[in-house]
Amino acid sequence: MLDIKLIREQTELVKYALVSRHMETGIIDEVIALDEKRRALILDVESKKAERNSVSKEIGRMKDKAEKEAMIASMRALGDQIDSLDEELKGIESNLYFQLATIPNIPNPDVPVGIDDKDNVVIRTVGEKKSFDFDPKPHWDLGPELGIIDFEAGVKLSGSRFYVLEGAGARLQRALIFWMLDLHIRQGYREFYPPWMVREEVMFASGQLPKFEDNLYHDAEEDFWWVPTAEVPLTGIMMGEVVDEANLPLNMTAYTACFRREKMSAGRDVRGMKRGHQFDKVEMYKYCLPENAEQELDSMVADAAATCEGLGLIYRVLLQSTGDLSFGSHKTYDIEVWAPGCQEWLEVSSISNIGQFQARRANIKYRPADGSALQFVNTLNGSGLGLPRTLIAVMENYQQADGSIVIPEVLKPFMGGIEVIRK
RNA sequence: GGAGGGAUGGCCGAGCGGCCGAAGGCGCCUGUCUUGAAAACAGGUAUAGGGCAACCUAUCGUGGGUUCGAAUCCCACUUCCUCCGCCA
Repeated sequence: MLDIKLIREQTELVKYALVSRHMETGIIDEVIALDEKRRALILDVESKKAERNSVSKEIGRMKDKAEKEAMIASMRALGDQIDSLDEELKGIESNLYFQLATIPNIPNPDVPVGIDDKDNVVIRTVGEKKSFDFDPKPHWDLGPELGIIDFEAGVKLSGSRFYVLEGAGARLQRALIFWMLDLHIRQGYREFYPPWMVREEVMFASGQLPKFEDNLYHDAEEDFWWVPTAEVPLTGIMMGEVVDEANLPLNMTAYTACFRREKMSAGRDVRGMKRGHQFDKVEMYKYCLPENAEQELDSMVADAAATCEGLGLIYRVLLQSTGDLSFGSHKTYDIEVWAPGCQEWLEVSSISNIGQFQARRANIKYRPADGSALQFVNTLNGSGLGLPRTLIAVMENYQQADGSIVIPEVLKPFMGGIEVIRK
């Protein structure tokens, strides 16, 4: 959520941000008009309240019965006016709030202006694509042949975009989760195990609602929302809190399943396990001072990159263009790993500096060490990494001519002696 | 699922429908004293919104209601605790 004062005082900047995201700017004018109306009403209703308060105090001290009755009557009338003004004000404020909640974050000036993900800029590519003396298979062939992925069973159980991992495949995914969490702990993150279902206000705080309801699963009976990413509970965990500056940055990591309806991506990536309705992810999250956010972003990118490197995967880092930048993001890097079987770069991590956008929605502040006024913290989040795609990359990169898969060195301690997955 | 009891500032904890943004204590900050510290003493110490400002408004778990006026009375909800039942 943007600061209404920013919109008021730097209108052109905010409008330009929307233009760079290919959005209409009319909402900005609407919001400003609402804000003006709101402030005029506040002026009016608050002066009436001040009068009522002071007269009410007098009434308490009055002796003369008749005079008292007259005062009470006139205050009753004033109270009615206040009620109707208050109601009008409330309507305007909730309208204003709702409009503000649908305005996306302002991109960092570094962010390249573009139409979509094709305009993302490759910052660097690390590693050489492995050469194979045979045709590397895609995971949707490899997995079933080895008996470690069962796509039919997924469909039988739950429909399309579901799959079952079994045997060494299930174990390999678990090994990845264990190893990644351990790595992030060594990188200075604190591990969390949050709920996977949250209240509506938590979804709102992280920016998933009200705009992206279509992509979320919701239990109507209990009014729970299933998390589409651990970013949601990790934002919610600090909702309404004030942190001492000395305790920043707060670095968190969490493993959760993620649930997404993928309505907006209908028909995309239907083959294999690139895009399921349920997938596992290890997430990294930071709360930090505004002045450190850029540097924390770089360090989180390095932490995610180290995850790829530890697994021996070829990866590239991209800077998202304004056309691809998510709703709440100020600046986002993607990390993609090369999958030789399906012959594509797979996005395994998206690392974003959200600025104060989420903190404002979630009301998360810090108390500056010098005792000055409370400020909103900045938040950052990044995958470290998304599991199915990392699993795909490992399978496809470590496959051998006979269809077996070698276990990457760092995962061996978690595989119970398995060094190669064979039929 | 049933019964009962709570929710007040950074923390603990008072609070009669008006003099309560809220006693008192702790903590923290500033000052006096001290070579320095501690102690003692004095003062200060919530958040947000509006206003150029003086200042005003709102907030005592959340949302409604009663009233000229609500931390205080009424209703609903959330949440915590205790007990009973059920259960992985």
